[in-house]
Amino acid sequence: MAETRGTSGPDSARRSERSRRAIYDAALTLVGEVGYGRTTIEGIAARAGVGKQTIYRWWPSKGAVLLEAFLDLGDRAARAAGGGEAAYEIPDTGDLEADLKTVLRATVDEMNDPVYEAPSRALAAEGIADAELGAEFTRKLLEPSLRLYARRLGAAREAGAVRREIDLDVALELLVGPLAHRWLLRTLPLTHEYADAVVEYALYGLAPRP
Amino acid sequence: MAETRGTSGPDSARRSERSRRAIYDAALTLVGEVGYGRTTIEGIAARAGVGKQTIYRWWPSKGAVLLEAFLDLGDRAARAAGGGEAAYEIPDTGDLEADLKTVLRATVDEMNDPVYEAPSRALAAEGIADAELGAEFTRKLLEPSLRLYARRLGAAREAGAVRREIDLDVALELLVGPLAHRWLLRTLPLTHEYADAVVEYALYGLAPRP
Amino acid sequence: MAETRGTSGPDSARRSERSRRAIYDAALTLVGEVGYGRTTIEGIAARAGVGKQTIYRWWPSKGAVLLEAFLDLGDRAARAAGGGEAAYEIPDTGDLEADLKTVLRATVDEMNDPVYEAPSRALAAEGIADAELGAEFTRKLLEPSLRLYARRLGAAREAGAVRREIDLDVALELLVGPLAHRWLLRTLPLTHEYADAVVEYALYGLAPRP
Amino acid sequence: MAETRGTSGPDSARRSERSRRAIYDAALTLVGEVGYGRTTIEGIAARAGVGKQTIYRWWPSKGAVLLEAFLDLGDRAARAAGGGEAAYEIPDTGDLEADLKTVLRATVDEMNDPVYEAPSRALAAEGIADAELGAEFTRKLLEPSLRLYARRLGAAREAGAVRREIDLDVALELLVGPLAHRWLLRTLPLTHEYADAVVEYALYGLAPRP
DNA sequence: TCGTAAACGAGACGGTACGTCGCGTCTTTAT
DNA sequence: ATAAAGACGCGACGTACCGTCTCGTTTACGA
Repeated sequence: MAETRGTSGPDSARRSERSRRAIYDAALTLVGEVGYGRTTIEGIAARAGVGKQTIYRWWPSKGAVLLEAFLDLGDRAARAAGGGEAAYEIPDTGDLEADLKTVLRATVDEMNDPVYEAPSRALAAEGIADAELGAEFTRKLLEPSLRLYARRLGAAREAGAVRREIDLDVALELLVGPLAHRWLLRTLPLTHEYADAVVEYALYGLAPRP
Repeated sequence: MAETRGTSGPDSARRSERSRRAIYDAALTLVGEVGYGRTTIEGIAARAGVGKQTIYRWWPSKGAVLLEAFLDLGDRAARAAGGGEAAYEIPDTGDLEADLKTVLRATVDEMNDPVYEAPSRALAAEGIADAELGAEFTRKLLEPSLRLYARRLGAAREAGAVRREIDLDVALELLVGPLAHRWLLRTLPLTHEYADAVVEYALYGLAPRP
Repeated sequence: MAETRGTSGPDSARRSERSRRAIYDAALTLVGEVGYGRTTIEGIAARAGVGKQTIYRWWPSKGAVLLEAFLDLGDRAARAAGGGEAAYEIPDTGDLEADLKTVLRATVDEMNDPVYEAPSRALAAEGIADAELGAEFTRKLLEPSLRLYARRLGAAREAGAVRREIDLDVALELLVGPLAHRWLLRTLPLTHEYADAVVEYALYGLAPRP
Repeated sequence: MAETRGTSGPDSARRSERSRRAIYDAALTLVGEVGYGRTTIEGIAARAGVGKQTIYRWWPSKGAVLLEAFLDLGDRAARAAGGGEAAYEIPDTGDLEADLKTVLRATVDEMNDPVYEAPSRALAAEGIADAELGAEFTRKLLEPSLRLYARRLGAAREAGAVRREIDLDVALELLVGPLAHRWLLRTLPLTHEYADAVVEYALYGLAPRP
């Protein structure tokens, strides 16, 4: 009992799992093949062998479908990799600079991976224009990652590698902001060297003054 | 030298200046009124009192129209303000930190100005998704501004306020990257305090080691 | 037997009868109001309160729409008039000349009726230029009428009022050809007297030689 | 003096003959190649190497261009054939039936000639729909031919081969109406046998009663 | 012989309609 | 009740031509 009755939304208990999967697959495939702009809901439905209404019943927009498909993709990848639970965590070897370089280099690789590039650029673009979707994008995809940085930097602050008065939210953006800038705006190539330089410059700015 | 001969495009010498202006105005107005997504080429044409073909003849896409309209807006503003020439320059009072705070605070204000927000977010989003347009966006709008930072930082490096080995392209992204990040992804409010903090943290990272 | 299977055209079982009717009405009204040339598919759709695609889904051209609308008009008129079935038949009073004069005079009246004139001229013109449409026009509108003449002339031949060796297809065109000629090419006024003269001259040519 | 001054139309004395010819040629060629419906004024102008305005200056419509082009074609053909003047005349060997069969068989051949078919069908269709153009079509192309029939039939009436009271305008339509009918409406093949039958049936109807 | 006014080629322009695509809704039929 | 299928009203797309309107450039005439 005790469902949110009265809202008269569709009954998610009776939802077809096979359709959901087919829609995720079709959406990601199409975005990869023809790009986000030329991906259509009709196209996704046709490719998934699904009625249009089945998409409209469960998602409010094309962007929302893709966002969920993308999240699902990440989940599956994590489940496959992590075996189970802990999924992602920034390593803590005690050497903050080395740890951040490792992570940011991995981030650079992911950003340059053509498989992820098309859908994530599309989602970012859509999120920039559409505040609603952008909030969901940020909440579900971005913030979990950013919190990992905050945690690692917090640990470093405890350990004395970062000044006490540093605002961690600003600090982490000092690290990821430059990378995002280069990726989104394609100003210059996004390389490991760039990631290293960002870490070095930024960390020195955050370190305790002698 | 040679004109782009043989491409046999339309004859820009015979182009109607009045139509161009009307299209810029209509485009900006509509984006302001109904947003970029609901702005259509048909709508721009109608509002401008212009045939659709006159738009398609001179621009390849809605985004391109808006980009030019936006550039033109900037030009006109600059011409009105600067009286003539020098236009934009980052001040150099000798105090790098103060100068950068001034500029980044102004940038924050501009990013928060609802008049500029709609079209520039739309352009950024479009440029992220469409590499072609993105390149033009970067080249015409972004790079000129970024070069000003590079120049100011170069002067600071000469003056000994920045380490010799610092890569200026990385340094400037350490400053603007975090701002762009917050603006584009709406993670947290974009305030003067944030700009100040970014400048402080970053500059300390760039300063000569004692 | 077999339906046209595999062609995967639209499913006519799900066709909206109300749209069909509205389109017929709009088409006929518009042709009456502004003429065939200035009647557009867009106009028909707007007037009928229907999407353009609903027209393009079911008809290949403006002419085809009007032809069906016209046929439907005839059907409805026939159904209203005839009460049911027998509809049109050339009378057979035994006096061939009188019977033909009656029918041809009625035809003249119809041709001169401004209500029918606009659409039927338009259809004739379209059919002359477009062989495909012309065939349909002929098959659905013209031939049924012409067969009535053939039947009546056949009866007359049995009765000895027409020579045995006369080719009925030629004979009937001797009657209707001149009327059509005058109507289509507007050489001279199309009157009852003209119809009578045609019948007299032609019948004398077909009658048994003394 | 005494020009039609004040009408301020273009000065036909300064008209470019080479353009006129090029336009005729282009028009006829295009109608032959793509049909009348897909022939456009822009297309004619481009093909003729002529500005659009040069067409609009001298003709009111596409149909008018084609009509003149067609008349000119006839004129040139006649001039080439007739050597000079008399051009067309229905022969008068004293045998009306034979003479008419000769002429109508030639007419049948012309109607079946694919070179003439496209433009003349187009003109006929246009003339049927557009009364203005139709009148010009009839006056310039049709009536001259029909008058030849009237003359020949008049001679026959003088010679006693046609009844005195016969109306020649009706009589000639008894001959050409059936042919036009078959040609325009494509009811049945248009053959020499058909022409012969029409002549026989019709003439018997016109002949003096024994 | 030369100026000058026209006709001319070229094609940009404001429009209208085209035929197509995709949207989001709705209806029908079959699980 | 959900789902596949797809017709529907609608709005915008990008294109094709329309007929009008400049633009220089011939070109033929009349001074």
